[in-house]
Amino acid sequence: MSKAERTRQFIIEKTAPIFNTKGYAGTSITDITSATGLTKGSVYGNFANKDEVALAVFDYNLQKVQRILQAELEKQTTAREKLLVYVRVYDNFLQYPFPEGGCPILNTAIEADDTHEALKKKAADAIQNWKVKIEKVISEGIAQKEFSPEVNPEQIALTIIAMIEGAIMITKISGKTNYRKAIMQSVEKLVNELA
Amino acid sequence: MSKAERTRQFIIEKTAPIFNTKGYAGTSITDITSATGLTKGSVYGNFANKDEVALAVFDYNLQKVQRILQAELEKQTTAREKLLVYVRVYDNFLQYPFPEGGCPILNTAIEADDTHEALKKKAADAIQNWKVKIEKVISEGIAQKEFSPEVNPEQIALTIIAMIEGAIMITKISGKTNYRKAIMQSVEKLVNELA
DNA sequence: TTGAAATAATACCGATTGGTATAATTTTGC
DNA sequence: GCAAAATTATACCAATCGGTATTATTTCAA
Repeated sequence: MSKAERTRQFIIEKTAPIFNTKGYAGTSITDITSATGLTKGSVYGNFANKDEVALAVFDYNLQKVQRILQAELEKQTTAREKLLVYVRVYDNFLQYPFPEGGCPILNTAIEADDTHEALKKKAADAIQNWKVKIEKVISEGIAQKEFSPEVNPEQIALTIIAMIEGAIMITKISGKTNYRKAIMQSVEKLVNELA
Repeated sequence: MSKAERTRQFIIEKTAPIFNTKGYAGTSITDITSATGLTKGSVYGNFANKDEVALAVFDYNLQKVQRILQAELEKQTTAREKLLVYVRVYDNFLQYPFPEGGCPILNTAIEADDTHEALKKKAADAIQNWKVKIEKVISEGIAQKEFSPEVNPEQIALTIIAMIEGAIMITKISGKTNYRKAIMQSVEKLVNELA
């Protein structure tokens, strides 16, 4: 790994929490130089512009989330257990190294939706990929006769994502973790009713 | 209503969609002057600073949402019908004059959470008030024996809000209205299972 | 109609913004 | 160890930022 590659990754990791907390518009190049100790020349030597930093940071934050979920999903065999991973992981949100600043998909989707086409597309792709992943689990559950054939995989996948993202927002803005717990119990009940 | 009051309201109404679309950090005083045709002297003559405009605009956007929901809620008598108002209104989202830019509570909660204490508090209060409102409907439903006494009003209220806000986010970022329809069907099912 | 008060426009401010050209320093490969 | 290449630091840029002081215009009340 060249010096430039090491520096680029260093910049990404140091600014990931800042972009996820302050948003794209709220994060300046000065924030980046402050967080890294580098100068603008170094930042622009490794990235074409601020946009490129932001896009790389989104990917980094997203992969962080996906790694946490994947690590837990791999430990389960049945479709039901896999879906309950989401309940358990988000129920015990603080016990996992989730990116500081909340869910990067949610944050980026809200901010970028009307203002930043490239970030919007990344967030949209992330939601789509997540939906497809959960759909696949549900379809396997139906095939294995764990779930009723009347279950609509797309509807359930979207509903689970909506509840999780809604729970993250509600808990973060209110500061009440029992709110997330209450909503994750509803997700659990939804999953258990798929049989 | 004095000239100043008329101008203040004019500024609020003209900038409400901009703040709700671009966010606080992404909206500049120049955006405000462009949208209104007024100059900074006029803006600062009617508001102490940008913050004050943003707070007034949040209130305006929130009231707009609340007016839509209240108008529909008033037409219903049973608790179940009231809860289904949320399903119907958000299912037919585009048929109501919701603020441009999406849900102001969701947008503000995500942006302001780590960066703007006053806006965060307004969003938190809005979520809390919404939760209490739905809880009250559910409690009345239990009292009238429409709903099972085993129903937990707080949990259901939070779940409905999470699903609605999640549906708004998912639909807006993906551009697929059938996603919102699918999630609203899940909300409907949840409400129907309270009996 | 007029003058005072209210309101808006103009000109300006210091600070910060995203970014670049050039110089200085560090890294790399032989 | 050295020179070239790579990388970072420095100095600087125009534009925009949020905001203010002063002037000009409009509104209002007598």
